[in-house]
Amino acid sequence: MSTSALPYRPHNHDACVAQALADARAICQQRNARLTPTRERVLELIWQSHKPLGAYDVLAVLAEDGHNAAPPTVYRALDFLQQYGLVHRIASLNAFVGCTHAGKHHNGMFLICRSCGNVLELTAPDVAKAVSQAASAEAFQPEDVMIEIAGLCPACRANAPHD
Amino acid sequence: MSTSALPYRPHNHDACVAQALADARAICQQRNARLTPTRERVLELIWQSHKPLGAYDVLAVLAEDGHNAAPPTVYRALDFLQQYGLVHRIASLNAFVGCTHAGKHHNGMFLICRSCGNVLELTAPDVAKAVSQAASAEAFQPEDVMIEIAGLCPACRANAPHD
DNA sequence: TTTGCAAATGTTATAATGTTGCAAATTTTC
DNA sequence: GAAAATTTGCAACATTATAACATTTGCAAA
Repeated sequence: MSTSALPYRPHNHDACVAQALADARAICQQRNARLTPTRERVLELIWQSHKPLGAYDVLAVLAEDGHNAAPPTVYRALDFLQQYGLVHRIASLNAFVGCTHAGKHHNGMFLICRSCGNVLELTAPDVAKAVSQAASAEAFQPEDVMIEIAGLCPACRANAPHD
Repeated sequence: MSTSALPYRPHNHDACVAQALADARAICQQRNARLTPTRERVLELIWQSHKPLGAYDVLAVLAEDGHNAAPPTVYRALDFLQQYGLVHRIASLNAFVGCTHAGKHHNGMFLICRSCGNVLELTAPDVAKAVSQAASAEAFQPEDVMIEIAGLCPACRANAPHD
């Protein structure tokens, strides 16, 4: 299996979500973190979407669930999930995606299609290395690396080659 | 002169702002863009700060100027300045910095000190190349590359080495 | 088993950031 | 100088995020 994620290749979405949840449970158990029902539900929603989901999108679905949640509930769940590397925040979209390399406490690189909205998370060692070297050259100590690339995914490029 | 910007090395700040404004005027003239008083003032404020400045920070200073501006005034000016490569938006901070490589329509890489708040803009060809290759490998067509690295700058590292 | 504490959640309000839409003024072009 | 296009003013509103404080829950020590 490749390190790359979902949008481009077809896959069994339910199974993929179930797998992500199972991984999350394992990770939390191992690290003595409580994946409470709300947190798990938020993670599930984010995975089900597969496109970046805003905090208020999550909130809206929780409301449909009958869960009478307020913004802090969602933001707290998201903070927790980020802390344990289960979701990533896409700063350029103010939105969240499920992490496809959960439990590694890494910084991914995101390919964001401006047409279909899908996001692909990559681990690119060459990029990480180049970034780290560039920072070192300035005596800067990196802690959190955000790389977000907006553009066109292969599918959308094929559909609209002349954009 | 190095390609790197301001925070780390001492410099004559007034001269540096004046230079940025002069460059901006030249770039706009050359491209038939109108660097109106409001736009120029916003650019000046952003340069004077040298730390990322939020739209509402700009708005507050304009208010002190006696300029009775509303948010759209500032956002429009910022859009214009971004469009002509005169400022960059730092997505992870919701804030703006003066571009130190104005007029190139490039995507910089930003080193953001979480302690002092200073931002250093770099042009790192190796990083750009690695990113571009990683995207190509996924058949993704990049259009806008955002690289923001939070961490500790050399000065703050020296002051608090054990964070 | 209860008591005590820390973690998690609920609740209300509010702050911070960003946009839409339309009218008025200004600048450019013809 | 009139028409067209760009820029600005302005009011309202939309979206995203946090503060502050009360309450509940899970878990462990007495």
